[in-house]
Amino acid sequence: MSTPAFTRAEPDARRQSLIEACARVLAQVGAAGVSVRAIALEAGVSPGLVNHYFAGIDALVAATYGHVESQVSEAIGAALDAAGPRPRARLDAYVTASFAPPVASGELLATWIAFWSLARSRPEIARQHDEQYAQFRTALEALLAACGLAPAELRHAAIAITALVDGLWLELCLSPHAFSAAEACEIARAALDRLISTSRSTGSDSM
Amino acid sequence: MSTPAFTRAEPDARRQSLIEACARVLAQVGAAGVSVRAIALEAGVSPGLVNHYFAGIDALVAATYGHVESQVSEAIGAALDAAGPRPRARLDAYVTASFAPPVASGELLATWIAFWSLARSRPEIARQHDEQYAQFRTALEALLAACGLAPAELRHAAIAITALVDGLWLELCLSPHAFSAAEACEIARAALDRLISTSRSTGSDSM
DNA sequence: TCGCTTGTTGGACGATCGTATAACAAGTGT
DNA sequence: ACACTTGTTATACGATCGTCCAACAAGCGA
Repeated sequence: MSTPAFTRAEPDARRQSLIEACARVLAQVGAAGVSVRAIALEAGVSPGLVNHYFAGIDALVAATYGHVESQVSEAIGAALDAAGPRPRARLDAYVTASFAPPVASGELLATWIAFWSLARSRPEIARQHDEQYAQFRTALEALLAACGLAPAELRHAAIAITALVDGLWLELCLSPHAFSAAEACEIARAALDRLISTSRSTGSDSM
Repeated sequence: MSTPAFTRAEPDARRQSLIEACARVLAQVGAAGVSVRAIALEAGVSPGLVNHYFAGIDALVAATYGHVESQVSEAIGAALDAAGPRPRARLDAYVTASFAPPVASGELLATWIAFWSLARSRPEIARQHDEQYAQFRTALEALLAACGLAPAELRHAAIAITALVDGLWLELCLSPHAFSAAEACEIARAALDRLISTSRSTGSDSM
């Protein structure tokens, strides 16, 4: 009886470990294979503990999405900070970070897909997606404004760039053989050059 | 005993009806709620019949994806034909058709998400996705070549435009409140204008 | 040192899953 | 009119699901 049968953890730490275990399970077996027992096994705890911390499996997946999304935001934010103050350099950093680990990875895509699955049938989760997406787009609009875009063009440009990067990210994670991360970077950068240039074809603003 | 207990169907017709029932179930309950029994109930047949025509639920979902994908190709192909011979008009038709029913719809997204879920864990299904995607991109490259793009730029331009349209399509289906289909059209058209213009800023090649 | 709180365990429960299979009947050729 | 083929049904089976709950023990205050 020298080794304890289990160890008590801080509620927040335990929640966090369950969330991370859920992310690992999602990455390994996908959205279809995720279950309370698999998550508990991955976290090294009893199955009953999952229901003690989360109302249900859906709530845990939603919390996992929130955690993964904040991880992505953090990684991109760090890349932006490392890029310095120049707006165009920060925009490039956003693109580069989007196509490199940990943002671009099949494991992350699994979590995203599972969340999209839930969002289609659960209005509350759909709202969580909408809010996080709108928040990210607002930040991108601020960055584009710093790049010199006209206020009237900000909204559409942010939507277009978000869609482009997300589309490249999705396909890159889903089938890595179609094109490489370096190619995705190059494609996105070239497209950005054309998308954020002012309508009057002056091409001497950023470099 | 005047009404028959069941009616015998042509094997191909029965397969087709099961595929369509699977698509409806996917649209209604999502990837998580799809099951042999739900599909059989939707198709009005016995549960055992599903396994009589398909090796398993995964095979049926894969077949459903193939069917839905061909429906999308057909819808876009029809839009291209209706647009006439001018390459730029055909490109615009591709964009317009991508953001209108039946291509842009939450039900279709449900099928896509279910298929992505499977593709992450089943290599054979991942290969099916790769092939269909590569095929579509090749067709787009041909259209871009007709628009006057240099051969060296075709590959990257096709990847960029596919990613842009897919990203807009995904977000439009996932959260219709963020922006409208008309806005998606406008954004994609404006981006296309900038993406397919030749590097030397001559704007008089196609119109 | 002892008792209390509560995080944690581990199994029970009913529901539902995918699959397999025997019985049935519809349609066809003879 | 009859037998045969086979599409179709209905059910049974084992596995696994999410949920629940009573018992246990780890850590803390008295």
